[in-house]
Amino acid sequence: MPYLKWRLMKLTGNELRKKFLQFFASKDHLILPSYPLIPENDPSLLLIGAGMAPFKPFFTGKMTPPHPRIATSQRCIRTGDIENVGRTARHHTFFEMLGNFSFGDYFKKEAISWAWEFVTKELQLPIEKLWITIHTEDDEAFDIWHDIIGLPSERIVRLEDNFWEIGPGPCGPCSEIYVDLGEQRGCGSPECAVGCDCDRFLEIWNLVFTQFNRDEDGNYTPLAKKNIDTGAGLERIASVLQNKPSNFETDLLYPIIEHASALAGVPYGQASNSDISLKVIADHARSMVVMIADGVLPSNEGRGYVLRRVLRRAVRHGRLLGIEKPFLTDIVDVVGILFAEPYPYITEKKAYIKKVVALEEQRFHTTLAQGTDLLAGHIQEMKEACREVLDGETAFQLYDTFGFPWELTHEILLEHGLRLDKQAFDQAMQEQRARARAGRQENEAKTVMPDLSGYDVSKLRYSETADSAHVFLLLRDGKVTDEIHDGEEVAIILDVTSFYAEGGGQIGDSGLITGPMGNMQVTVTRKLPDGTIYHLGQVLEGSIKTGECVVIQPDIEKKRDTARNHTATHLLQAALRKVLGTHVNQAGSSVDPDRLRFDFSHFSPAAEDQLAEVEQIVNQAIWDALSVDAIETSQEDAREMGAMALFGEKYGDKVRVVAAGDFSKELCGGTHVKNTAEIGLFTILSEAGIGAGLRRIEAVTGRGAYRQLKKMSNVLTASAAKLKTRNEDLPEKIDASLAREKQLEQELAIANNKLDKVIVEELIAAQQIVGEVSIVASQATVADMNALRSLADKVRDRLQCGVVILGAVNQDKVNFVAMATAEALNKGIHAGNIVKEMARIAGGGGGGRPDMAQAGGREPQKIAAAIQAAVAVAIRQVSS
RNA sequence: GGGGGCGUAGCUCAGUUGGGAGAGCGCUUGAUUCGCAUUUAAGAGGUCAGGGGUUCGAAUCCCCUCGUCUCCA
Repeated sequence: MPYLKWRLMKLTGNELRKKFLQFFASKDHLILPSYPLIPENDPSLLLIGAGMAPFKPFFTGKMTPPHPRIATSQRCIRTGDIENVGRTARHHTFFEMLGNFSFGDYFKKEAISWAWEFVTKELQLPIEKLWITIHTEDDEAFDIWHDIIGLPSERIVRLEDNFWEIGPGPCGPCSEIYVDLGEQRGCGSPECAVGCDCDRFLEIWNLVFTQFNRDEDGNYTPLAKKNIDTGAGLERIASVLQNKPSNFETDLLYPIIEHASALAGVPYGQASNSDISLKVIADHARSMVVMIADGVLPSNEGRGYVLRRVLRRAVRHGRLLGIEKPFLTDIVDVVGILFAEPYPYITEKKAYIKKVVALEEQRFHTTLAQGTDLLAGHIQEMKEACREVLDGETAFQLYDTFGFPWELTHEILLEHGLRLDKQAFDQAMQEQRARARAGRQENEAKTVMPDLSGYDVSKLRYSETADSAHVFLLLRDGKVTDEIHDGEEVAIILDVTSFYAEGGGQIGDSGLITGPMGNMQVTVTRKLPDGTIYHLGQVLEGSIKTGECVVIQPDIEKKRDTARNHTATHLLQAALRKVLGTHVNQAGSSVDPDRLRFDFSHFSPAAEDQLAEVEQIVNQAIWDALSVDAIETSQEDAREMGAMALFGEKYGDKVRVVAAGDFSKELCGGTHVKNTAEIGLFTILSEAGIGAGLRRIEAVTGRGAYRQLKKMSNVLTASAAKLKTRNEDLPEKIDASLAREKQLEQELAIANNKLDKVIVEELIAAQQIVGEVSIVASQATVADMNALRSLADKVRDRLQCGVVILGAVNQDKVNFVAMATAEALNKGIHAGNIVKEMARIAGGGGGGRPDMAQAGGREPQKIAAAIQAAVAVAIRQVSS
């Protein structure tokens, strides 16, 4: 039954997305694919959370956009309101944001007109149901809505909140379009109006007019180039068009609910609690699938933790619905079908996604089982102690340390008629948050990046073959200067440079820049988000001035070693995929002159023979002397060639494909050798796990590999020399040596045993009897504490009722042991007190049980006195 | 980035102001049996994650590193 009594044009989510992009394409917008969720070049962001996020450098002017008008449907993750998901009609952790953007091009008039045209003409939403909000002081926007669009002023609401800013930077007022979904969706309050928190007025479109720059002191200055940033939630608009009470009933999500509902045997619409769970599963399923497809793996930190939390919440809500066994992998299939059109790469990666999901779901079940056991223990204790409330600290420990959801703790307690101290639990949680925040503030060290706004950097370039250049800009302490002098730490920007900048996991070049009046040592080469390369280092001699012609000399040996390692990294990835499987995906890499490091997704340690095979394949590719070529081409052609890209699609009209023969093809901007033969040799140093489903391989090439092998062969030769054998006979020699060692040990044990028997006889013979207790006390000559103890053991076993007290000098120290038979204990003997007295005399300490105690001291010369005193103590014990 | 837990035999784990490294399963050998399962006896298997410190003495206490689980950001 339709929810609204309007005539609507029915559009599927996919049709809506397409219609939006087509509409803005007709308004001269460049249509770009959604960026991957993992932000490139923006470490301040965990995940893309808004349509404009990938365009930040365009908005700030740090980078020039490929076209002044762009439109996208951007996939986004937000978990700030995760608790609301499923409880409202519109909260999601995953959603798609439709957006049209202007970078210093069109402004309010066009943005408003086109939004209105799209909503009313293309989507044919009824005008009488639409409401507009603007910022209180934005008369310009009011005039456009009122005079040009022709809306009556009572439908244009001024709101103080309609201002968009996040700290210092570009900001400005915004204007929103709301749909009135009717009173039945409202809160019923007489004050209910646009801006109310309830579900009656649904915001479907937000236009941000970035027209100011906010500085550190809070001053607002108008921007020379004004921007437009639009955010229109795909799911929300779909819910209106499809006449559904919430986003969850749209075709973008409902199939997942249907599936989960069938799986659990719980119909949708039956009860609000089970509906919430079904909605949570639907939402979280989309999040986890897209995150994994974009290269996120479950982990205990960062974006991996976001994924883990979402996935585990889905499992938990499955359990609430009564699904006890793993079910998420099946859900992946459903999500895959839903996303087949907009995100075909998800279909390609489906097997991989399912594997990741299955492993994590399994892991969570283990965590739950562990927590259940622990809680059962606590409940047992509580019942025995007749307590009814589980203290918050324990509940928090279950949650914090063992990852057991507190809601489950609560439920299980209820089943036993017990309660949870939720207040104390929340308090502990607050403290944990405060600790984390406090720890965070300490390291907000910002890296100083040169600010080049106002300079035309479009002609600066990188050229591998450049050997001289002109100084474009000099910076000292982040400030532009004309001249730099010896000893100063500076940044230098050249019109052309052959220094490769740090990026794509490859370390930047270092080297020398020499001018007519001085020179500088470049230690680090980096680049700005717009690609401008800058060199950091110290002036060694004289001075360098802006505009001077300088000779540029990167360290060539270092450059070549780095190139060897980088090309080898590509070969390694190709080899790993051959040996371990195509689920191997790059998860990060680091290349410098000394070694290469490659992180990749894989679910178990690579076996030794697999590593050997990988090493062999890489070396074969080196011996095959494959030519390495870099080809600039389009995104589509690169895909067709089968080039490996990091995650999902990337924007860019031109990409660089680095190919080593037919063996490896990868998108890469780094430096490489011309022919794989230059790499010389490749050796894996180590393979290790660096997190759930993530492995790391470290390897060396060329000179590094030679050094490594030489080092190992030296170790081998030295070892063989020590054992007086040849290298190749070393294993047999060691086996023989170990066998002989074992045999000697056994023989020694037998001999000692025999010797002990004699000593035991002598000691027994010398026993003195006090009352009915035999006292055996003597100095002994033994190798160590263990031998002394074992000797005492044998003496005690020969006594019916007695105590044995032994002392032995061991290097510069003295050891004591005292043992008593069970009968002797009854007569008052206490070994612990005996050794304490001995230790006191010998300058040490000791203790133990009444039947066995040991002690030691630093004064071996007092051994005789100590034993004498011990006997005295034993006699007193027997007599008292 | 900040907290907490864990790391002991091939596996699952126990180990008490710091005082003798253990259990179950698995493994090897013998006995039982026509043979197997079973039962039973014996045995092998440990740098107590690694390093440093305190102590006469550290699996145990303290510090650092690594691995792993978990919460917060």
